[in-house]
This record gives sequence, C-alpha cells and structure tokens, in this order.
Amino acid sequence: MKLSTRAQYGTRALLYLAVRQEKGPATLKDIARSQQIPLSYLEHLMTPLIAGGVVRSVRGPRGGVALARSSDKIKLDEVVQLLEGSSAPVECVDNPNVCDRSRSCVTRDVWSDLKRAVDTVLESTTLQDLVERQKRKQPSEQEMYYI
Amino acid sequence: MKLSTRAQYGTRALLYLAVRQEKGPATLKDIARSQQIPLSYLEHLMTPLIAGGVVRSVRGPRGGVALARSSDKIKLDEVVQLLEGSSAPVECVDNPNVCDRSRSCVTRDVWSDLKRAVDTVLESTTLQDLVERQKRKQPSEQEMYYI
DNA sequence: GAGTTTGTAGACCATTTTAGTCGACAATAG
DNA sequence: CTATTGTCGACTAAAATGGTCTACAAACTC
Repeated sequence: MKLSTRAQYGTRALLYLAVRQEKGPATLKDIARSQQIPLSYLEHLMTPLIAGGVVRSVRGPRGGVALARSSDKIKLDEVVQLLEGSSAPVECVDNPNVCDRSRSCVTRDVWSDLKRAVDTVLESTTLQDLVERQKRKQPSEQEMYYI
Repeated sequence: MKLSTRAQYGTRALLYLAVRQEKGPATLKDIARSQQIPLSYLEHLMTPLIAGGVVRSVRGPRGGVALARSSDKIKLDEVVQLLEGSSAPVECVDNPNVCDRSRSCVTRDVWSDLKRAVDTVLESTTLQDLVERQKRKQPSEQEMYYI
C-alpha cells in the first residue's frame, strides 16, 4: 500500500501553489527548489494536473503555473487520482472482469473496503484544509515554504 | 496505493486454510491449485507467515500447512504486515527521521490519516469474518474453494 | 523581430521491485 | 530406504519507478 513519489511531490507542489495563490503563477523552478523536487521530474507531474484541470499554466517570461480553481475546490482524491490512477489496491475492485471469481470473492470485498476507506480520507481533504492546518501548526515557520 | 500479489495470494491461501481448518494441514500443492497461485511462489509467501506465527507447517508425507491459531484470532492487518510490511503509504509516517520536514509537514499528516484508515479496516477483519461472509454469500458454491 | 524566459513533449535510461523459477536439501511417515 | 512433503537460496525476466536530456513552443521585453 505504498504511494509513489508522484503523489507526494505533486501534493507538496500544489500545497505550495495554494499557499501563495494570490501571488500569481509560480515558476516550476521555484516550486522545485522550495519543495526539493527535481525540476525535470516536476515537469512531468504537472502535465496530468494541467490536463486534469487542477493547474493552469502560463508560458513565457513571468509565466509559471497556478491552481486552476480555488484551493477549497480541490480535493486530494482528484490529485492522487490524476497522479497515481485509481486508489483501488487491486485491479479487480474497479474492474471485476479481470478475474472469474470476482463475483464470489470475499477477499475482493476487503480490498473494496480499503479503497472506500482511502477515498473517504482523500475526499474529505482539500488543499485549503492543508493550508489551514499548516497555518495552525506553525504560523511563524510558514516562510520556509516560500524560500 | 497498490497491494502486491503477495498480500492477495497470501490472504486467499489463508482463507482456504481457514475454511478447511478442522481437516488438518493442507499441502501447498492443494492451496496452489485451488487458489491458482504458482506453487513455487506460494512457498515464499509461507515463510514469513510461519515465522510470524500465523501458520504452522508439518513436513513429510501427510504434511502441509495449517493456521497456527483459530481463524477468529487472525486479523488481516497482521497478515498484510507480514507479507508487505507496514501499511504506511510513505516511509516518513513510520519513521519521521527520514525527512527534515516531518515535524512540520502537513502532507505527512494526510498520509498518516490514510494509514490509520487502512489499519482500521484491516484490524477489524479476521479470517473468520471472511469465512462467514463467504458462507453467507454463496453457501452452495463453497465447494469451489475445496476443489 | 531578436532574444530571453518560461512551459511542453518525448525519447531515453538506471535502479529497484515484483513475480516467479529452479535445484538442492531437510524432515518425517510408512 | 524411499516417497512425500516443506525450506532455503540463488537466479532471472519484466515491469515500475524515478529520474535526465534534448528539442521545441509560446509569449513577453526591448
């Protein structure tokens, strides 16, 4: 039940954008530096987020990327879905046809329960929630995230 | 958030053992055939389960493997832990020291929530629960699992 | 419109993990 | 003794992961 770095990096990057939302687009370079993500890897994470309508981008000087919607309208399940695909721990949960036994399989039911549990957490958390938790956690140290 | 085949195969194998608990040890060959798990792979799954005290084995003719405890005393979190390691989706959840920012990182808090959600499901499900769900689901088709 | 600053797309690659095989061996019932 | 089981370790193919690099496209600045 591991999460790849895609979701970790991606979420951190989006949180960065959420915190500085009003300041306009941030360059990938800034995000990469501040969140310690390899720049050329970060580029690849942005592609699905842009395609998925979570992030919008502006090319050219003074360009960069920004959230496409306000942070309270972006739930983590969408982010994780775009970066990692379905939260189903095994394929048959989403697609029963991959296995003959799906219909009668009780272990599959457990994996479905797991998916549900994961989704419940991710659906109930927005980027704005993270921003607020961060403020509450360390109002002073926040600058760390701007560098 | 994927589960490897280890946990899937392992859980199916244990469910098989739970269903036929009173019949004494089952051979790996039987398990492999009935659950469609490669025999030589199954062997490797048994090792940690035996070491972890979930399964006991008997060598020689008429030998095999059986549950080391009654099925209602075996929770799935233990099984998954033995086969896949921690349910933490990222390392820093179990071990904050892998990252400087752990203390102040709110994304880490979300991953902790995920771990908690997963564990809640796995801790609340025993092999006996699976046996009962299976009986309830298809009292007739149960023979499928004996083959 | 030249040049600079950004993002975009794709091919490419090294490492690790996954999923499995194989062969030799150890225990034990009969 | 021998057949039947499990045990262990070495090995391997294929896929996923986590990147890098090059070329290019858009857009702003002068």
